[in-house]
Amino acid sequence: MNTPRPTGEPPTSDARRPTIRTIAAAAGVSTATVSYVLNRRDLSDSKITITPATRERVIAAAEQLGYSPNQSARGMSRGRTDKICLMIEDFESPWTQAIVAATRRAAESLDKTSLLLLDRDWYSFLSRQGADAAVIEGGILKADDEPRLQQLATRGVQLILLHSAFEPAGFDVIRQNVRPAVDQAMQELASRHDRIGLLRRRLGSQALIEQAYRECLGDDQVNPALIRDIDVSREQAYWQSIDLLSGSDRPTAILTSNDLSAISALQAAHRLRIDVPEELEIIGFGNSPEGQHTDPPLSSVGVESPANQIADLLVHRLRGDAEPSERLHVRDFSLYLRGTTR
Amino acid sequence: MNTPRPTGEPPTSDARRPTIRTIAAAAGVSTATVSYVLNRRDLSDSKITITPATRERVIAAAEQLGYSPNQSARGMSRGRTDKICLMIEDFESPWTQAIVAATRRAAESLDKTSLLLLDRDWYSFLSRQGADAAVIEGGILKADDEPRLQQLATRGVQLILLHSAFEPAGFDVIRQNVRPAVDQAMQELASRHDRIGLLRRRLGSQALIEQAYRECLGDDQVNPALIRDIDVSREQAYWQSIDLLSGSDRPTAILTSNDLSAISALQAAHRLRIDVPEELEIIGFGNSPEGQHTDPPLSSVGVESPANQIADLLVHRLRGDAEPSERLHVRDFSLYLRGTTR
DNA sequence: CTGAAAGCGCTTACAG
DNA sequence: CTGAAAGCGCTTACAG
Repeated sequence: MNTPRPTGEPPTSDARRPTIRTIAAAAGVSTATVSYVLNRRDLSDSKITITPATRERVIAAAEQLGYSPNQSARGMSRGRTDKICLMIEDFESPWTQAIVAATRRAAESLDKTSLLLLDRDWYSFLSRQGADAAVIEGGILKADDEPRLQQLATRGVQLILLHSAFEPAGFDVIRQNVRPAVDQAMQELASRHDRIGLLRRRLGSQALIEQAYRECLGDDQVNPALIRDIDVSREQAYWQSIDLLSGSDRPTAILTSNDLSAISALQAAHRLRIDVPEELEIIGFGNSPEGQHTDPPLSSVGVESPANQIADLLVHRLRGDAEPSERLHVRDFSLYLRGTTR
Repeated sequence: MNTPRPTGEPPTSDARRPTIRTIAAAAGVSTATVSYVLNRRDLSDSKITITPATRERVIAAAEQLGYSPNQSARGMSRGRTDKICLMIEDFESPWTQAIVAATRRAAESLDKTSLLLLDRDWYSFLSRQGADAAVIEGGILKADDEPRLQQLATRGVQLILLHSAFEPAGFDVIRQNVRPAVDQAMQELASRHDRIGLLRRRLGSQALIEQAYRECLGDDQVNPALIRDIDVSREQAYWQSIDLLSGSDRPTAILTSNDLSAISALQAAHRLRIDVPEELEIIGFGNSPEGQHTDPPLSSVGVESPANQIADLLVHRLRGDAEPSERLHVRDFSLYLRGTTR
């Protein structure tokens, strides 16, 4: 027996949602026939033949009763959830926007639904609710998560990680080769400037910026007064920039951990009437679309279109293509010099 | 029979994910006992008693095998999905960020998972995949969606709509009473200015801004040269503002359809060395957090904390409280005068 | 104190 | 050409 719900529960006392059985009864056929018709299996599988009249009746009944299949039940018998899930750390970054768009595109072309997990417990979600595939941003993973990832992979979840350290193990890893381009950016600035500011964030790959900064200058040459910590918010970065640029011994160049803060720095410079790039050069990180439309356009370290690769990979993996047999995908970052550098 | 998957499918050939039966076998008990222990039913329901030793054995087995319950199966027998879903139109708006945060908070306190739907087919998702509750932003609804909403509501999905027109019908509607405050903003500007610019967006409640603008001025007084269309992107709004503010007959005040574009307008003014508020007053819409940290802080029409109400309502509805028996929730917008007005 | 069994709503191999 | 039946992995009333 089932129907009795635990007391105090939300009234899932549905106005009896129609099931495949309701449809079968209404159309005067078996549930198998309904399933075949609704999944078009009679059209694709020559072993199954349904008369057009029966088809019609089933379709009409389904329509009339407002039937839609219960995906939980479907998933259970097919072993597939038709969900693609995205797990990211920072909702605001343009990087993220691109990944969201790519995931959605891929899902649509595969006729699956795409979701963004809001809470942070990606493992619990994937192992309980399930998904056909998941794209996971490195920031939310910890070093000891690898067994969990492997487990999900062996259980059939197609996993794409954006991560700098994990090795592929049944899942794909997209690794960004960031350092050479950041080093190049830093050398570019160091060749012309003594006082180089740093807007620093210590999250994920953004931490590499600080490393490059320190290594290029040499640890003893690093002036803490030129370093500011930033977080997700634009305002915070703006005020940090105002602060950094207000002193008489202000930096004449700034390297930042992301484009968002670079844009804030640019706005701060405008506000303080500091000419960019003549009195201040700025290099961001991420090569985001928004940075290409600032005034002047932002110089930045990044890649051209970060997300297409993800979309393509998703589609291949979910179609079961053998194609990219390699599971590790390294992408080299480049330095894009635009208007905020000379 | 089940196991055979359709050919060409992703290898859901899981490394045999452990089921409740695996655990039962390992612990030498029945599946019922496993279910009771794992759901703590033996602790809450006095009719069910399990010996501590049995408990231990079950828990140990579950842990050791890395068991996690299949939510599809769970949902099917319990008639609950433990998912709260958010469906929004515009990812970038600060409004949205607040709603996301509120939904996540509510879900956490209810021990449910919270998701954001990326594709736009909310109805298909809710009727197929199911959810215990959904928050739907008005922008994605069409006028003829009402029967769908009712249907979902009668099937037990707790629905919270942010919408200006729908009447509650088994679901909650949060309605924003926007016009009085926008009218007030417009009168404020009109009392001091002849040339008032409009950054216009025609989406959802943002369209009300233009209505207020036109009605206050009178249709014959509207100068199309002072109106610019904006979209989601900050850059676009920035360039539109530069354009609007560059002529010699530029406006001396601007009303905008959202805070994002107001901030862009402010940046454009900085760039063009136009003093705000002395040479240009700006009023935004949304009263977003970011606007309160600009330089000077943005005057805006909106509400204090848009999202708490949503979170509270979600919690009440999902706990089955009778409490807010009223299904229509009207919130009055206010005009917040800050630094971008005199 | 514990287990066998029915049921949630689907899919599909197989037998008519 | 169509249907009865098993199975997906859970939950739970009920009988021991």
